[in-house]
Amino acid sequence: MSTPVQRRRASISDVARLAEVSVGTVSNVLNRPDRVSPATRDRVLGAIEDLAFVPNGSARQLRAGTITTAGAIVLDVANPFFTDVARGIEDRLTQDDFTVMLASSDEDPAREARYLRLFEEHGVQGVMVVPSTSDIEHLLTVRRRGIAVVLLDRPSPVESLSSVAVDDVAGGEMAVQHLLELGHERIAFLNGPHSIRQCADRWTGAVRAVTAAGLDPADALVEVTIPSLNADGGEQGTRELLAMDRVPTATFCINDLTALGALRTLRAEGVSVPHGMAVVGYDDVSFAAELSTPLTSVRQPTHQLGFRAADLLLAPADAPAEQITFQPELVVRTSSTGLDPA
Amino acid sequence: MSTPVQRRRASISDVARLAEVSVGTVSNVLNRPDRVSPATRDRVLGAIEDLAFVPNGSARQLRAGTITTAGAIVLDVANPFFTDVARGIEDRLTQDDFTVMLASSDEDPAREARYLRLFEEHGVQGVMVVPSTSDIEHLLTVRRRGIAVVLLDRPSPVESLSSVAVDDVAGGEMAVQHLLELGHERIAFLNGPHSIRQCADRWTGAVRAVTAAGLDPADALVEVTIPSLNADGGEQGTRELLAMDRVPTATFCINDLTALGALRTLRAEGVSVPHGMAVVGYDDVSFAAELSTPLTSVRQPTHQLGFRAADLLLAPADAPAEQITFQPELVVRTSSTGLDPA
DNA sequence: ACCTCACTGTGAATCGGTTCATATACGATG
DNA sequence: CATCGTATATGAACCGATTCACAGTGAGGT
Repeated sequence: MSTPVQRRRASISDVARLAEVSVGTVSNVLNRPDRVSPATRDRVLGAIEDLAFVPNGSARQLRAGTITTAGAIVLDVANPFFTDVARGIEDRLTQDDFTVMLASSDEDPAREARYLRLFEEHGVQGVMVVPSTSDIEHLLTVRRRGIAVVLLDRPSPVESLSSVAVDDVAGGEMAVQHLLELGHERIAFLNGPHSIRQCADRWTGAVRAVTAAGLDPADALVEVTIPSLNADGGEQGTRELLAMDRVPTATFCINDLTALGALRTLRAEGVSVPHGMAVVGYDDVSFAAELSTPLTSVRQPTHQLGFRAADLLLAPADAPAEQITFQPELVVRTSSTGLDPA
Repeated sequence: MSTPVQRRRASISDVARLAEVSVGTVSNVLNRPDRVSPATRDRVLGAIEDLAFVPNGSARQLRAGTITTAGAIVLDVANPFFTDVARGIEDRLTQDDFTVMLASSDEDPAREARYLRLFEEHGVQGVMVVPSTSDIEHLLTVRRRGIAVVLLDRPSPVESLSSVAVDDVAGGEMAVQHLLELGHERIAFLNGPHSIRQCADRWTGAVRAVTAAGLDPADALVEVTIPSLNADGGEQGTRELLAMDRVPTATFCINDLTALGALRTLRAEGVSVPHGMAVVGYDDVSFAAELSTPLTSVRQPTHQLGFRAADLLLAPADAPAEQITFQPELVVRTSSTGLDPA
């Protein structure tokens, strides 16, 4: 015998009928049990049990107007950086009995818009978004409709929007400065499109470091734009790099996944790291220290990032927007210095 | 000036009033534009624009009864194995214009139940679940209420439930058999609780391999139960292992994250891999090949797993349930053989 | 001039809950 | 014994969309 499937979900009035009470009473049992006499309550609970009744969230929400759910849109759920952030979000929201719907935009503005709309239609309390484009007008529109919006991993350009970010200019600067101090004079930057703010900012930081060292960015920095910010992107970028006339001696990667792809390719091509090519990543993901060549990387407070973002989302609607910026930290390992970190 | 926030979301009747038509007409513009004259349609669209109207999903869904959303509950979103699976799910659902809500249960049945209920209340079309306990009665209950349920990474014990899984007994067996062939006679297994099916099955496979080799499992296999299936769990388990009287010569880890923690700890304690301790992981995550000691691991078709699960979820409600099982594959690297995989 | 039919648009019923003004019963109080 | 307050239960209005039976309009056919 296969499991029988119910014809229709039981509704509150089915429960009321079975328990021989009014629908109002059933609703009271659900939401204010103390106002119902124990005898009636038990009868209603029995009926709920018998019918396997699950309240219809849409109906409840339609009447109540709001739900304890928030949405989060990140660029890529397969990137440990974003899942760590998501983890921070979840940890904070759980404290207030909120739940999170997680989605990834794949750096595609259309997908981002689609999820944003889905969340809005379902009446989420707020959304946390890592924007996939520099244009945030659509987010302001959502904000104006009364939905909390927190920019993730990207400072807000306007005061009215809350944001939680890490200083990416500083991060880019410290990474490149580190490579310059090691004597590199021609540094590649495997970067994503500048429409993604993090990419633009880290580039700015890189240029600043080079300029501060008295070098000409046009000569000392080689930007390679990769199609996707993951290991495959890193592989493609690295191949492009190795085919150049004047191959750089160091590579700064927009994130550790990209660096992973770079390391993989360099090894396949027989280029030693860091002597043939120094590599610096970004994010300091959990496995960065355990790679064949432990990876120098820029660490960001991922969990904090998500946690604080959720904090801001839960703030009262009339609280002023807040822009939080964390500072990154360079973690030096073998992939740049050649020294065993030990 | 801060961004003004609207008092109340515009509703379809606000639009109707402004456009001087009935609510039915507005609804038609939204859902069957061809039945409305161009002039009226434009007037309505103008009003929608002016009011920044976004239809209320709850109301729509309440009336329509169903939505194009599915839920997925995995053990841990921070584990690349599950995010790769999630990726497969998303890729399939996107084809049918479905969206996914992703949540992680943290191996906690209470959290799993909470998300399950949340999804159900919101009327998802179906859910894909990696169960955090061997008891799946609650999932059958959900199924009986007419919601599609697909077991993820775990074969269904009953015919009426669809499932997509990998043969974990075979996976456990091939991993341990590999270690036995290398001459190890005392093998540790850093495992999670047997209430998680994958853990129980891989254990069964391990025992089978040992028995087939003519050894006594009670002596040749040392099971260490770790508190969480991640790097921290691997670290704790490894420390426990190293403190034993007869320290095993090889360790089989329940997943690559755990193996990562094991490798980290072994290095910190000065134990060489594989000569002091051979290590085999499970999942073959993206970075397994790039670790300081490239990790021997059992590969699973992650993306396929998610993709097919989503496939089954989208199957017509009256289609028979289906149980799909994939075969795992051992990927041998340095962490067990000591040989450079080249 | 009359009948059909396609095309548009209307407005009320409906989905399943929550909420609140109102009704009833009953013990306590003066 | 009349009055009051408390505890409990009721049922109708409402949230915002979809849907459908029905009505009005005008072109085309006879």
